[in-house]
Amino acid sequence: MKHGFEFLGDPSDYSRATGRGILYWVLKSESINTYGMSGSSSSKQKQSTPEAKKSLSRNPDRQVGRPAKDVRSQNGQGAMVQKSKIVSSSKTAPDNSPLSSPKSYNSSAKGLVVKSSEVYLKPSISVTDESKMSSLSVIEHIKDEKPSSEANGEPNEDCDDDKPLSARRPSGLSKVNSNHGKKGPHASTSGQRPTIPKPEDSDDEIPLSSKFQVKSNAGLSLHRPAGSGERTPLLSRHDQNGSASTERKPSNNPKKRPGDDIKTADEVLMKKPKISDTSKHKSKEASVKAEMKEEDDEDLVPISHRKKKPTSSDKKSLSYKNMTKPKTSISKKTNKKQKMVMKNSKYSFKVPPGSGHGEKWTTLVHNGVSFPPSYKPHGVKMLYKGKPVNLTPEQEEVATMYAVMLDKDFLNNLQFKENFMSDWQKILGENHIIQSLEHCDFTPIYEWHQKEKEKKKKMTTEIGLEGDETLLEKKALKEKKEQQEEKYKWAIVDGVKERVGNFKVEPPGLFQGRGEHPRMGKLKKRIRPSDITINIGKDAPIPDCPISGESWKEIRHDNTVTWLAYWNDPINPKEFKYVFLSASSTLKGQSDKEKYEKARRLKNYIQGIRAAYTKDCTSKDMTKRQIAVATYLIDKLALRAGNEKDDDEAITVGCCTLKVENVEPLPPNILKFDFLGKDSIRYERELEVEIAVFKAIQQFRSGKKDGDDLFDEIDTSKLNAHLKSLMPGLTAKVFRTYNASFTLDDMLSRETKGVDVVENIAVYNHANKEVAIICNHQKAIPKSHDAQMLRLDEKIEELKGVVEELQTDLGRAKKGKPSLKSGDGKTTRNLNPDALERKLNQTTAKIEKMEREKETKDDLKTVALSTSRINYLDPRITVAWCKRHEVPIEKIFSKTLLAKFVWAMDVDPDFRF
DNA sequence: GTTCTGACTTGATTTGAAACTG
DNA sequence: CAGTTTCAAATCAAGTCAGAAC
Repeated sequence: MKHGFEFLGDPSDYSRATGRGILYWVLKSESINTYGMSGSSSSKQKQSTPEAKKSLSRNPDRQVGRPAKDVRSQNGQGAMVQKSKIVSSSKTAPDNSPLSSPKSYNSSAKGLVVKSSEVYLKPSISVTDESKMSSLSVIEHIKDEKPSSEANGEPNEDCDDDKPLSARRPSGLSKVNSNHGKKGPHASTSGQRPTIPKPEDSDDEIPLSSKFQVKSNAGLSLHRPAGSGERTPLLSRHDQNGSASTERKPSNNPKKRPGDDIKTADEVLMKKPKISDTSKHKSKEASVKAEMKEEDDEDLVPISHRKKKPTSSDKKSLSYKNMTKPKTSISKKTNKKQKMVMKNSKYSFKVPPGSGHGEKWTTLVHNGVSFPPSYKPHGVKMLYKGKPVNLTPEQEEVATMYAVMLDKDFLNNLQFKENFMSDWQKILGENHIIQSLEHCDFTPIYEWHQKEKEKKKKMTTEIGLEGDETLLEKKALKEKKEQQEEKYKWAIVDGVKERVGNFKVEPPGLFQGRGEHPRMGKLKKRIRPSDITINIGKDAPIPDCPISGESWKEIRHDNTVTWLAYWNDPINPKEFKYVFLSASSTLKGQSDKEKYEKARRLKNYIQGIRAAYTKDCTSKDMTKRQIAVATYLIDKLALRAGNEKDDDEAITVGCCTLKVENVEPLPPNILKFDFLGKDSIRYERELEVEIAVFKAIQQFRSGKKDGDDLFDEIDTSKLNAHLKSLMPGLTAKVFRTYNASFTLDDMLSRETKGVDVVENIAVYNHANKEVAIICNHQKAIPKSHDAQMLRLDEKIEELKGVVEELQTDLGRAKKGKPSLKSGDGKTTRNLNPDALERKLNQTTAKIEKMEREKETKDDLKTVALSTSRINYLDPRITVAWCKRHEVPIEKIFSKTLLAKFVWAMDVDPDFRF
């Protein structure tokens, strides 16, 4: 039996043709084993509600939870292929650490084996191009063995497990995808599409990604829900003015931390400041007091240094141990070779943030938060029943929030209007003239707002034209604002100056929410100092309250958490809004690194885990069976865990909260998924799964209604508790990180052939795209997408015309005749044949380049690469690959990402995930 | 065992400015 | 070089998950 996927449809073709893309791939797996499933499901249902929930899933149209966005289409692609392999034999030793032996890694991956029944993988990759999809079927069965390596933690590369999910994906994955299209109604589609030939081989080997992959263009299409095409715009988050500036003056200007400034890639790459040893880390600046003064800024240890992760021992010492005052020396770079360090060091895992225990810092100094400017009444009167109405500044402020959104269509949403009116009336008072939104005419305010916008725009453009004075004034204004904010941008953590992430308090506005949120339209009231709790070092000066006459709600000195301040969410008082350090901070960097290390550790266990859940899919114990199937879906489809949600949130689901109506079994072994996931992003795919899984799903559905929970016996805490029994620290989300990073590493290693940087970058982006598809990271189609495509077409046509002309001229030139069109002024005049030929080649190459560009653009119109790059792909994979192939790292990482990933810059070029 | 709280990560969209183009 | 286009950064919503409280 082999497994393969079959592509049911070519998304790309389809999508191009229709505009929406959908794909269907199916995996075919031949060998699936069937287990018998037993039983029926029982069910307990969770409380869910029936109806409401139901709806979501069902209609595609509805999908949309989002208000309006469009649908994204795409998606799809998905082909997943993979294969699974099984390894039989394999189990093999785990051994090697990836670091050390990359090679082995590769090789191993491919190998497969077969266990008798199980299967194999095959190495062959056939993926051809990108598109290839892979198919996989997979089953990997895993050996029964237990993970051997676990203990060590070293990854074993050999196993299939190593393979990226995609690759592995057993059977599962085949995907199909669909969607593409835009949102709505159209989009969907379920139908099948013609089959596409699958690539020859399926790639079984391919990583998950491959599974999902889309074909070239085909990507998946994702749709967005919303039926309509439009998305609703978010509400305005704030007023325009709003940006925050504080009125205060800046007090100190700290210098930036080294890290913050971004270095050039070269610098980053090259200089490795090696971490030296741990000690270095420790060294923090002594200056504890940290004055925020500038002084040191730089001094503060270079970021890079800091970031490095201490070895385990270091960490310990560091963190938990010395809480004493930091002393720091600034060691400038120590140079040791970091490499060495990295290599040798095992990663230690420190207490993960959030874990509750563990101190996160010893000294913490910061200046609090920056508040948005107070509201400045404009005096423009709205109309009520055609007559101007006088409003107090408070009332006018809220009216303006609404008026500004007049051009957004979610003002057509009943829920939004009801919520808005209800909150506004509280401010208007009971006997106010305004009693109904229907009679309100906000147009005057809207128009005033538009004019203000214009004015602002003009001003900025006029700057250049105006005299120096104006220019200076504006610049000065901008600088002043920046200066005012400057003090809030930095914190000194254990003597090191670190950037603060969101130091601005969120301005008041109307809550929009994503999808069909029950609270949309509610007023997000202005946050005042008395709402805010500050967390700061015991010895640090308490920040002045920026608003005179007011004071902070509370001051805490809790070093077991990383937040600098928080306030209760005005929309849902049970929740909080936190101010944290920025992603480039040492604290966040460490935690990020730990996240990836945990995912890497999963490599050593994955084989055993897969074997276990494969086996448990036929368990007689319903709970066990549900956990097994859920784990399968999380592993193979990269689904999120799926926590329970409150009634006052948009209805979305994850794995554990899938409803019966969200998963439709299509015999013999295809599962059609259709649900709204996080952010009300629709997940719509058809995937071939192992027979045992298919049967289990059928059982879980039996006797239930559409809105009932598919997995009625489990929830995320039970699932995670089980996962933890398989590997320390393992939770559902680790699978996403693992599969994403594994896929990237695998695809890069297999597909990088180019010599030239441009080609290599294309390979990287392709791998990145596959990951995005696996994770279902979508984006709205850019408004100007069609126009962009059109423009490209025009340019291509124009160039084609040029080519024809050149060919004609060339023919004539060879015969010694003059060019035909010289009169036209275009191009070529009478050039000699060689020159013409050269020009012809150049133009042809240009056309090809534009066509590729167009294809890529269309292909990525609904796929968001950034999310995975920021959150799921181990930056060390990217950095190491860049080093190996001489691709400048800044071609892949933006300035901010370079800062965020400083800790990964000195990775050894041989690093493998 | 379940629910609640709290803290932190993940995510799409919006904003704003740099880069590009005619 | 002005208008546009593109891309990164900012924004803030929405998840995950641990641990405390029932």
